[in-house]
Amino acid sequence: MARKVSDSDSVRRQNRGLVLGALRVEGPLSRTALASGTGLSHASITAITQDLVEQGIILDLEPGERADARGRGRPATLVGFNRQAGSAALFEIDVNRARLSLVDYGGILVDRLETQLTPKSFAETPPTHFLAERLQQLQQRNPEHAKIIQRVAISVQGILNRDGQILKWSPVAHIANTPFAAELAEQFALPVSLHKRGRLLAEGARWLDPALADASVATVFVGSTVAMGMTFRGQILGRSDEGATEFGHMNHQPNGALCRCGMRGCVEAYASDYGVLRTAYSVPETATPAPAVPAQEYEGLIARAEAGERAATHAFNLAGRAVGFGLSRMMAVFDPSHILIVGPGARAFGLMQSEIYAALAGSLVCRVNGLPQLIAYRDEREPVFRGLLMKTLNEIDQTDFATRA
Amino acid sequence: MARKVSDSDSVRRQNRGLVLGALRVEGPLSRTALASGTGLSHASITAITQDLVEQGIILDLEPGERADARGRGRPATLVGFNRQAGSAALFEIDVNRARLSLVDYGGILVDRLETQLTPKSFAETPPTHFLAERLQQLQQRNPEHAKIIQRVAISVQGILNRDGQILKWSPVAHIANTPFAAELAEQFALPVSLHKRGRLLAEGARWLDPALADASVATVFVGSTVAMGMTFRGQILGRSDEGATEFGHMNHQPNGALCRCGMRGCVEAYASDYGVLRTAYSVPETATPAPAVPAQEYEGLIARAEAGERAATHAFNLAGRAVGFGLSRMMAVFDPSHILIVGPGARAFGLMQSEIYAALAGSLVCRVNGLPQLIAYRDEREPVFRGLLMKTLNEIDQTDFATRA
DNA sequence: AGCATTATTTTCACTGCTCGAATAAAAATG
DNA sequence: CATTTTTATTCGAGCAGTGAAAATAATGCT
Repeated sequence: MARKVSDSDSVRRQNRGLVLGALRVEGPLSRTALASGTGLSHASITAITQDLVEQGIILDLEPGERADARGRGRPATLVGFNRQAGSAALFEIDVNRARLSLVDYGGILVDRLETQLTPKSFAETPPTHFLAERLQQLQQRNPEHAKIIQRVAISVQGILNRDGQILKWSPVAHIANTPFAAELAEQFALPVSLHKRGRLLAEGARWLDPALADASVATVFVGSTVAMGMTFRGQILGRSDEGATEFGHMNHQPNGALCRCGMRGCVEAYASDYGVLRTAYSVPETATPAPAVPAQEYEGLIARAEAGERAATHAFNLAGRAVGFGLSRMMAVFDPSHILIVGPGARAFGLMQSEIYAALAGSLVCRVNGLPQLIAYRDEREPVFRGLLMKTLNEIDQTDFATRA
Repeated sequence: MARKVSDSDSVRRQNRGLVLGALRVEGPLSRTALASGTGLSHASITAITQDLVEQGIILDLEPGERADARGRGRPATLVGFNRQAGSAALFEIDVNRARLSLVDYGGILVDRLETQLTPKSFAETPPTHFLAERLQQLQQRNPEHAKIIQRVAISVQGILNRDGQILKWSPVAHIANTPFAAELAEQFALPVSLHKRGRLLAEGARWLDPALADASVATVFVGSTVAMGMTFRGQILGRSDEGATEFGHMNHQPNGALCRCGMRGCVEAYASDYGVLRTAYSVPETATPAPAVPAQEYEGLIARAEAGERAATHAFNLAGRAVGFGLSRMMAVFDPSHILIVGPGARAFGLMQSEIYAALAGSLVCRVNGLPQLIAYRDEREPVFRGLLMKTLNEIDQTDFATRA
């Protein structure tokens, strides 16, 4: 029930947040547009933007910088983010690569560092070291930005502990149970936050497709893992960590196929790339999963299935069945209006779709509410980055800059 | 994204809500206690309570009415709800009975009407008629309260449509797809809201056990149906309808036992009273479920299982397995710190528990985060009523009375 | 009985916020 | 060059909340 007292300070914070939020969503706007967009009066917009400009958070765009669709009347002066107001360091840690991006407050990519990872990477270099080293390198290459970094945000895969600061389990080797977030935070004296990849996907999808901005969406990643994030009427569920799920490790078949996580019968064990491959090649379900599947091998299998080869189509059928029942079960708890399938598996959507629909059709929620809209969407990298970016900038907006002092 | 502009009005609303909320949770309080409880200054509390007293929403308790733990200093004057400030009509509609309660703004039960239901009840009398008739009767018996009824709230089972105004499916016969909420609202010119029983259970549990007030809790009802409601760190998920789930109709076994809902393999088909009975008597899984199971028959089966009879223990094992896998799957999407088992099935918890724990142990989330705390709790009637009561009064507090004008 | 002590409330002066209306500013139009 | 149109700022009013001081109402001590 932790509702807080409201006073004139919180009023200003709220309304400043509204203004920054509008700019974040719409891009540069005139003060009039801000007034109608936020619902605030012109007088308030004047006061608030004046404050924000004085504090160097936003600035008036020069007439040259705006697309001139002029007509009668005094021309509008657009305000936009001051790109030098701050910046953020964004890590994306995957099973086989790590990426660090430096972005400015306007959301523009300033610099980027990319590293291949192997299962031994974090055994040889402890995660904290690894990340600190790269962050330092980036800071040295961009000394002027280094001073204004306000946040470090890290996209990870796996299960976080309750306070969201430690990975308790992860498919990335040797990274779980190390307090790298806290250590980085101390070393650089910056707030460091961890975000589940699945959740960022959901956030990113929202930003990439405006039609999804206010809908309840489940975004399912199918590839080397299976993961899911959810948004609820445009809001990411829960404040911090919720909205991320362990969909990939939801049980599909009691005592079923062996999963990378060590459990049996997870959705992932059937629907991820290694699961599909294992089925296609009639490797026993209990065989240890391949550590990594080359992209072309997975692509090849898709091609064979599309050509009608039995073993391959069967493997994708099983995968679709696992995803379908997983979704059907998820929908007993939370039913979104849209389901997005992203990642390499989205290519194979055609091969899985009949089994997915069949499983969904067998659930009461779907029979009553109708099937949700299923959309396959390529390329999951950009949504993750974009989700991480927008989530972090929005956090800066609302936490650091909406507060006046 | 529908964040609203904040102004001095919303500040007052928020803080009035805080005051009313504190009184709702703690009971009558002194102004000093209100100040420390809400975090508002004494000056503001004085202003706000003065307003509320003038509007007849709260009143000063006479010195006699308070437990005197006196010491030095000016004695505190407690303020409490003015019971005449409003009232609410609460319907609980179950498969075999309907109950209508009239409560005053202080949460005190004023009058109650109870009716047995049969599968034909709503075929003979349309739901709107049925409810309107009883509400009228109650109004006639309590003319002075009738004038101040502010809300009608109805506890139902089944699936609601998106705007939460119509049951799209329900185990209660002939009630689905009738717009009784809207019709009642029009006929009595009052707001009428529908609430899923499972969700009210979760809300009620929160009020009944203060330890659960701020925890994330899943409340599972096991009895003639299987249902679940959730709270998230004390907040019911989502604003309106979410937080209620179709847990009972989550698929457990593809193409499995026939459920009352017409689907196959739902958790309910194994774990509800009829499911257990069907298994115990070796009736084929595909046999049509019994329409109702007498309480003593279910109790008898529990006794036989506790005595060690094979068929009976086997039936409860299957039930536990269905509940366990259901929970394990739910936890991939949402993982609560506590799980409450309530309803008649809570009696049989001992018989199901080993299978439940076994299923949970096989899930990644539980292996990593540890098993959630499972608590069996008798008597589900009071939590539902209490949940409906508190939910509705809280709604009146925050919607009708927090707004000043 | 009378006065100091203590705890609870109220009063008051002050600051900050939003708002509507009026005013100023900057361009196009005829 | 005056008029029209659109954008932005200024100003006074109204309402919140706050801290400090004052008022209130009981107990305890001499």
